[in-house]
Amino acid sequence: MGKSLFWFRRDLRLGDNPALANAIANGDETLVIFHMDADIWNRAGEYRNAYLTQSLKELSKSLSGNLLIVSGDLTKTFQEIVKKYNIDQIHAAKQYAPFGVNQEVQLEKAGFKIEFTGSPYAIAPGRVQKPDGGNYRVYTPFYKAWVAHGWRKPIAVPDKLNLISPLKKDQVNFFQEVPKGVELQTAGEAAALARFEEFKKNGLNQYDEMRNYPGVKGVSRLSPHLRWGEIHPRTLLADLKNNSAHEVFRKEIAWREFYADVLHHYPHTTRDYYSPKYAEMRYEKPDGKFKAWCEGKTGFPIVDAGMRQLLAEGWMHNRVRMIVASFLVKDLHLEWHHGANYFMKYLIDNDVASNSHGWQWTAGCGTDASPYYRIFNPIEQGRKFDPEGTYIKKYVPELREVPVEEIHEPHLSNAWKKSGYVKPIVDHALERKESLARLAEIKEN
DNA sequence: TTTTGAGTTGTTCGA
DNA sequence: GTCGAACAACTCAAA
Repeated sequence: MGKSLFWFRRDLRLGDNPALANAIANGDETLVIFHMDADIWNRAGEYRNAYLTQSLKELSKSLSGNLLIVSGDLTKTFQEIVKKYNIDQIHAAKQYAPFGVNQEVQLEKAGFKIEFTGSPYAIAPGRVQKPDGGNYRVYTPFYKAWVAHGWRKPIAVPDKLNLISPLKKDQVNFFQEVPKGVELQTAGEAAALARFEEFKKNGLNQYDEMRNYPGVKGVSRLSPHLRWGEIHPRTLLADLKNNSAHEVFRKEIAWREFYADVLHHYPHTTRDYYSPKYAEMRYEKPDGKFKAWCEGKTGFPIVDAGMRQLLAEGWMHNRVRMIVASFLVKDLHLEWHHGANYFMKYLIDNDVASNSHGWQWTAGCGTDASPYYRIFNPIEQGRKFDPEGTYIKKYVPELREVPVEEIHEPHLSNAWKKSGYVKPIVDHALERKESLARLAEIKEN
């Protein structure tokens, strides 16, 4: 047996963690580590780092303080740790986004034999295949094949951990305080499980209807927990039934898996256009309007509410993500990656596969290319999905005195002047036509 | 190999 | 106010 090392990556939990269970079962004692990539830490936003700080703190607590956080060159660090603690075997879960894959390649090149078990997905990317062995590029057939493939049941937390207590002097401390005025949701496995319980009681059964209304508690908000692996999608799937509300939630989980699968097959699409011809389109350069978008000062209430929610919480409701993304690409004519980068900086659920491909979908250059005419009207979307203006008023306080009937077009309201709210920075009807015209240009080729 | 049907989330216009 | 049709052409999956 000997001593095992468990490498925590995007699986910051003890429950339903087969790789951890293997490490524990196959070692007399186990050293548990997390490797912090200093480059990423320095590049990443404060929101994300603050969330990760708390998640690691929670994880360490559940490991009785025995989590060893290391940093520095990955292979060198592994070499030192293995030698110092007399490690006989290394266990971890696989990753599939480019960064994680690269880590695995690096360690393999350096001669490490790592026992990989599982992944952050119910079904590992690459496993769901067409009958001819190819990969799916359309969601619905992927979903059917994904369901047909099936996944295993969750497993329990190991009984006895038998952890090695790391030396204090080996610990590297990374700490990021939550930025002032920002309220992040609670990180950690316990919070994830509690949130899922709450969602099952209050939300899941109405998910198909309510998930579109950002002003009500209609969604699970599990995305940050999934992103860091504080809960595994299998744990969620195991509790879903076969009714339409649960089915819609299952489909959302499948979207996460679909995009991971697509990125696995086309790793360059983290930054590059999935449909290359869209790179040829005429775009604007980020300017004052981009800044207004970032700050939530576009004069379109639902857009501004969304962007301000992002700044206030490091999270944005999915319906609103689509609206603000459509606005950036179709109304401001900016390339999708400007928005995607900004999202990555502020979102605590900043998953590269879901983010890049979510943006590409909105921009029309992604998988399942949206019809060219699908351009969100930010005013109509507001009316439809925030009819009472609840969401808008929460994040755009200037508009709290504006009557509901006028809140989606406040510049037409008598209450507008007093409100101090900005005028729309563009004319949506015009920009819609402009967007269609630019699209027509690349069609001609 | 060829053919056929379908493709997350929308908007506008005119009856 | 409500409703259905039109809005392109193309790519993908599967028969």
